[in-house]
Amino acid sequence: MHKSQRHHLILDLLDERHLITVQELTDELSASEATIRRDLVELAEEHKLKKIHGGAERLDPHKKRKLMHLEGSAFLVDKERMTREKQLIARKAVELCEDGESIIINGGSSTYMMAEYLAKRELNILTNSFPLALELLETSDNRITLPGGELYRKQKLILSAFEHDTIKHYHGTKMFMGTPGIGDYGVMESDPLLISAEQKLMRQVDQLIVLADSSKLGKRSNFILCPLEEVDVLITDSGVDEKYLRLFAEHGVQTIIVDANKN
Amino acid sequence: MHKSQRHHLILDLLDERHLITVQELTDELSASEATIRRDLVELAEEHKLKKIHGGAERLDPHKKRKLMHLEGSAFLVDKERMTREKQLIARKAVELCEDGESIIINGGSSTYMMAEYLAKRELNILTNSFPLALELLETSDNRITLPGGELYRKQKLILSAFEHDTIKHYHGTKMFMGTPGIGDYGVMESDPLLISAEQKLMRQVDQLIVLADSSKLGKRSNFILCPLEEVDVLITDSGVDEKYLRLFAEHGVQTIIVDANKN
DNA sequence: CACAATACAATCATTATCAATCATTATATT
DNA sequence: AATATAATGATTGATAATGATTGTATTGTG
Repeated sequence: MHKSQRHHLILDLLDERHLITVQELTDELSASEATIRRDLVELAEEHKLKKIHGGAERLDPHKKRKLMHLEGSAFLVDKERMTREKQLIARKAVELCEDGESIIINGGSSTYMMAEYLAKRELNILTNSFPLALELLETSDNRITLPGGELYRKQKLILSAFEHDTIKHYHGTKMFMGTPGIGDYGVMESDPLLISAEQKLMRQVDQLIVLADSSKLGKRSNFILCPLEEVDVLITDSGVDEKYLRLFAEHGVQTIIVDANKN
Repeated sequence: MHKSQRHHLILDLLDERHLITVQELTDELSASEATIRRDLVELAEEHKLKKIHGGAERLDPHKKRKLMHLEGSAFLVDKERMTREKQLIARKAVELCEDGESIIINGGSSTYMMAEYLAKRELNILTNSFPLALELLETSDNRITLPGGELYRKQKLILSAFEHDTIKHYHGTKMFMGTPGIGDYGVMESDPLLISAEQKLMRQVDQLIVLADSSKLGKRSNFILCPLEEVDVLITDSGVDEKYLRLFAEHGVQTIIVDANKN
């Protein structure tokens, strides 16, 4: 059996049991302890699992109490928009982060889904999304920072015309952003209120990472947030069209594709 | 059984029973007392439960009830502290406000109870209390402003060393504040972290209104927040002692007394 | 208050697991 | 085929987890 096969199998097994011992894995994969341990170290480095004494456990929360503030509450994040693709994209986004890193996450359904995978992580997170902050406060140990400003009911975002202090003192390595559409015209935004807020945040990070499932590619919305050149990384799913891959490459955007079939 | 499994199981059991003995746990998990105790110590250090003599209890004990629809969320407010007096005081505080007015409300159980009476009002409210903001967001149409800063898990407050922008641009007619104690020494505060935050907020309003049920009068805590002279209005209940009425009058504090019988 | 019962923290011996090393085998490159 | 590179498995000393023991607190009861 090959390394990548083992890795996939380990993750598959973990998907069911949320905890697995080295013993079980040596039996299941008929590999030596040493090999299993090496596998676990590698997978942990990729943030695919958490290594614990005796084995490994999943990163997402033990209770499958999926994102409490989605359903029932006033925090209507449209459940239909919570597709499998978005989930994989969100997971990949979180996997890009190292513990201890400082990141910025802006509002939106794509980025909200990152919460689940941030549960057992330890990052410094600045977000203007009230629901995300709430979720992270309750399910994780991440350090959470909020910008100052007014709380907008519709988008459940904290926005401000003059707020700078908290943001200006914040420096992040990565900013994660969802978008209603992305194409040769750049990254779109539906609400003009958000544009200056997002631009303010973008200035505080080294890397801009956009989360956009393939249905967003080529889609237009009302306003242009920024040109493609400002995007460093785009995470999308395997439904992406060749022509967009070329487009992104031409504009210096690194594209990461998640595939529902592969892990 | 492995450590992390035990930990999860202990927490799960606690979720149901809100109290569990070491004995029960040794049976349930078939581990030695020593191991169970070590587990409890670790979980207590992670603030996942409270260690008590003989076992452990939940951090958010059952005696705490939800306000509004926050079932299951961590934002449970101790029911014992929700006395009838506090409720009347909170109601009176809200009655002092005119629609359209801008006010500041700081964190604490007294001020949190104002939410109920703010539901049908239309005010501009700045608060550093995350639970209050959540409550108001979901139940009212008030305009809510948050200061920027870090979200502290313990107090569920937004605090910041350097944040000024949002606060400096805010002007309120009234600030409502709870306190652990008030007397001739002034207004007390239990946590030094809160002092500079509260002082920053106090500078932005015309009137400082303190909510303190009669049990708080003469009570001391760890730190002095400000002298009595800075308080404009004090709302308390009919249990107040004559001597405090004189004291407050001498220091220019207008005292409002709510009476459980007369309402 | 004293007493017994229970729970406790501290210590130690035992066992399980780990990281590091090295020798061996498989795979890739020339 | 020869060589380099990567992956694997076995070994070992170090580290972590566990259970038993002991003397000390804490609690409840007469």
